[in-house]
Parts: sequence; structure tokens; C-alpha cells
Amino acid sequence: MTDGFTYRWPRPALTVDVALFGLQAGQLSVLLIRRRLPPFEGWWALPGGFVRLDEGLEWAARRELEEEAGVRPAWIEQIGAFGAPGRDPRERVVSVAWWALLRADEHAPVAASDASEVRWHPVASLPALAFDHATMVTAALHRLRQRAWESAIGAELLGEQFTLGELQTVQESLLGHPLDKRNFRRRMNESGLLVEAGEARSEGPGRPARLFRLGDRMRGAPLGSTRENE
Amino acid sequence: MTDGFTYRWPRPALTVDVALFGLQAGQLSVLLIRRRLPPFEGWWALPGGFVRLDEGLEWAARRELEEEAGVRPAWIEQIGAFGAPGRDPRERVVSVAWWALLRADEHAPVAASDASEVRWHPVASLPALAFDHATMVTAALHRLRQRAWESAIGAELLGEQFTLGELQTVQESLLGHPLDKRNFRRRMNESGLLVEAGEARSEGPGRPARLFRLGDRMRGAPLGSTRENE
DNA sequence: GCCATTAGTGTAATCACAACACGAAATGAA
DNA sequence: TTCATTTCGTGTTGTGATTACACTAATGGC
Repeated sequence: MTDGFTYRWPRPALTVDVALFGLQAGQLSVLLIRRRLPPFEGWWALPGGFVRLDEGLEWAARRELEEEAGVRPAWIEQIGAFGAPGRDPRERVVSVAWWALLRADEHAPVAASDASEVRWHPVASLPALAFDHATMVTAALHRLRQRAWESAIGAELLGEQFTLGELQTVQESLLGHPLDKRNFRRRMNESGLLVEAGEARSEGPGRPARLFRLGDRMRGAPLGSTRENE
Repeated sequence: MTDGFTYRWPRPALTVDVALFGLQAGQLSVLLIRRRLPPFEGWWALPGGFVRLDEGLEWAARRELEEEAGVRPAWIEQIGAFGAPGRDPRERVVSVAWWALLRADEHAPVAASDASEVRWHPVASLPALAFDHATMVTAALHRLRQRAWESAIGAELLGEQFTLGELQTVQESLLGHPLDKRNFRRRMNESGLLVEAGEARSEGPGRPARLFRLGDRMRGAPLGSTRENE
């Protein structure tokens, strides 16, 4: 952004790191990989890696998820850049952190490339993490809960169609606390985010539940009732 | 974040760009510099520049403000990373964007280094901007207004001590719409962010106003009443 | 001392959110 | 077929927060 020479200076390395969330047995969990190489050899870390010259940041994040764990998130959003000098002991590395959601029906992640192991860890009991990844997870969780509170983002964890009961259960898992059934359903109805889609009954007994899907272009949109600042 | 060789790959350049806001004659304005060199020669742009190997991101942002305009912001916060390939026609450049506030009593900015001119532009009427800086300004404004709504950030634009009337005026300028006097004062009182600090009368006639200052470590903290998600 | 100017204060109406219990529709077993 | 079980689906009331709104208090200038 200065003259034609400036951009030949030595430059920091640029990486992306992704906090990928999913539900494992109803537990909100983060996908971690165990590092096979130094630094932090043997430690758990977020999947991530270097940004290539020709790819966008979000693309880089998606590619790393695919390469390192073989998964494609249903939702991904940037958290911000983490660039404290010394956060990587090797050299100066600035990392753009992301958070993402993986649908439950996606196939399980598999270890690949730089990882000796890939595993879901419940957010309630995380191990020590490499680099500043603990900070990133904290920030990611914060954003996730904010989104879950204000926008039914949990729908991204379900299939194309889902019942209100399913959606509520997912949202509760994301938020980490129970929701009132009637209030939840009212909010969803009034939000205008959902549209009906037939009828069905999933598990054995009980009255069949109506099916819904996300309305067009409603990904992550705020509920109608949420306070905004003009 | 992979093996010892990976970080020798060619890497994107890394810059910071800052949307610095201030009040000019009561108008919320952004500081822009006119570029003296290609690309976008002669266009208005946000101050910014390359990140050095040994400095943190926030430091880089502050340094560029000082170098290019000779100012030190009272508040600065990250917006996020902008890294679409092609956003800089020269080569791949990823930029970490920031927004900042400059106190009214700071001395006026001066043109330096890469800029042929430095000027405040009211946000209501911005010129076309270089690169993707228009997007950054939009995002910055959004965050600024959010903060102003939920946290009396306007106090950063005033001196150490200020009256509630002054604070309200500033907040109104930031938000872009008027606030109710009594409701504003109640919120401030209940927030617990402010503490008294003597007594004074500023301009000519009228009842003297009480002076306040920000309570310890209350920078940008949310008002007590603001809804949060647990 | 009177007028102009700015600071400071309380209450009523409205709205959003939280709490809460039962009837409806299906399944499966007796 | 009847009954027990299970899950789905629905409305109202109370409470706390936000909004709207008008006058008195204290000073400076004439």
C-alpha cells in the first residue's frame, strides 16, 4: 500500500486455523488434531495451515479442513487475525482464525498429513492446546453462541429438512443451556426464517412432527425480533 | 503449521489498514489519504501499510497512523482480515483492517510519506476509495455504531473529564441519530462506567455541569443493562 | 433583578421476554 | 379395540426494560 519496492520486504508467514464445531452424542465438541511434528509435537491443535498465493482466505480454511480431516463444513465465518510476535516459536506467523460447523450426517473425520490423530473434544473439557489456539477457541465459542442466540444457526447442523424439536435440541446444545419450548417455537415462527415442507414422523411413537427448512437466503440471518442498531 | 519446509513457500504480503474516525464540526468523519503512487494513484484510501516482521498487528496499525498522518488514536480495535485474491492489482496482499477513534483535542493530521494529501471526509459523503477500502469502511462503521450503542465508546473522543451533555452529543454523532436526554443519563448512571470528578462550567451562560470520567478499566466495556448471552 | 441558556430530574405507557400446563396425534402392547 | 406411552403443538400472564415526554434549578449577561 506504499511504493513499488515496499512489498519486497521480508514478510510474516500467513496461516489459517479453524475451530470446527460439531455435536457428538449431544455434546458440543471441537475438532482437534494431534501434531506429529515440532513445534508442539504431540500437542492438540486446531486444523490449519499456510495460505497459498492464489486462494482466498476462506478457501484456504476450507482446504485445510478437507486436507487435514477430510470434512466440508456447512458454515464457516471469520473470527479475526491473530498475530502476536512469538505466537509461533519458529518465526513470525500471522494466522486468520475461523469458526465452522459440521453437519452431523457428515462422515467422521480421518487423520491425514501432518496429524497423527484427529478427534472431537467436548468443549467442556479441552486439553492444553498448541500456539494460541486456546484463545482462538474461546473467541470462536463466543461467536458461535452469539450467532446461536440471535439466528438459529443450529439449522446448519441438520439436514435439509428438520423438525422444530430437532432444531431446539441442537440450539440448546450450542448454547449450553435449555430453552423454553413454547417461547422457542414462537420465536422461530415469528422470525420468518423457516418454511414448511411436508410432514413426517421420525422416531417410533409420538405425534408426527411437521418438517421445516431454511427459507431462501436465510443462512445465519438474525431473527426478526433481535435488536439492531439502525 | 506443518513441517519445517512449508513455511518457505511464497507467501502473501501482509498489510494493515485503519479506518480512523473523528468528529469534524460535529460530523462523523474518516481520515483518508490521497495516494501519490500507483496503483490507484490519486485515489483516496485508508492509511495503512506493510506489517514488519517484529511488530504486532495492532502496533503496525498504530505505527502507520503515526507515519502517514502523525496521529495517535485513543482507541483501536480489529475488524478482520480481508484477503480476496485480486484486491491488490500488484500481487497477493492480505490486509488486517482496524477501526480507531481520534480525540478531538489531538492536533490535526498532516500529510506525510506516501500521501499527497490527508483529509477528513464526512462518512455521509465519501469519495470512491482505492482497493476494497469502501468495504472496510462499511464494516468499520458497523462496528463503531455497535460499540457506541452498547458501550459509551464516545468517551474516548473527549478529554479525561467531560460532562454528560458532551458525552451525549458525541454519542449522537457516532450513532447518527439523536438520543433522549433523560433516558441517556439514566443509562449512564446505571451503567456504573462513570465516576464523578469535581464541578465546572464550560461555555458562558447556563447552569454548571458536573464532570465525570471513565471508571478504572472501563474502556469499551458494555453498559450494565445490555443483554448478553450468558 | 430579569432574561437567556444549559443542567438536571420522574412517571406513565408500551413492548419484549420469561414462566408455565395441558390437549392432540401417533405407536405398541394387552 | 382399548389403553398406556410418547412426542408434538399451542396461549396467557407477569415482569422487567425501553420509550416518550415537560418542567425546575443554577448560572451569566444585560
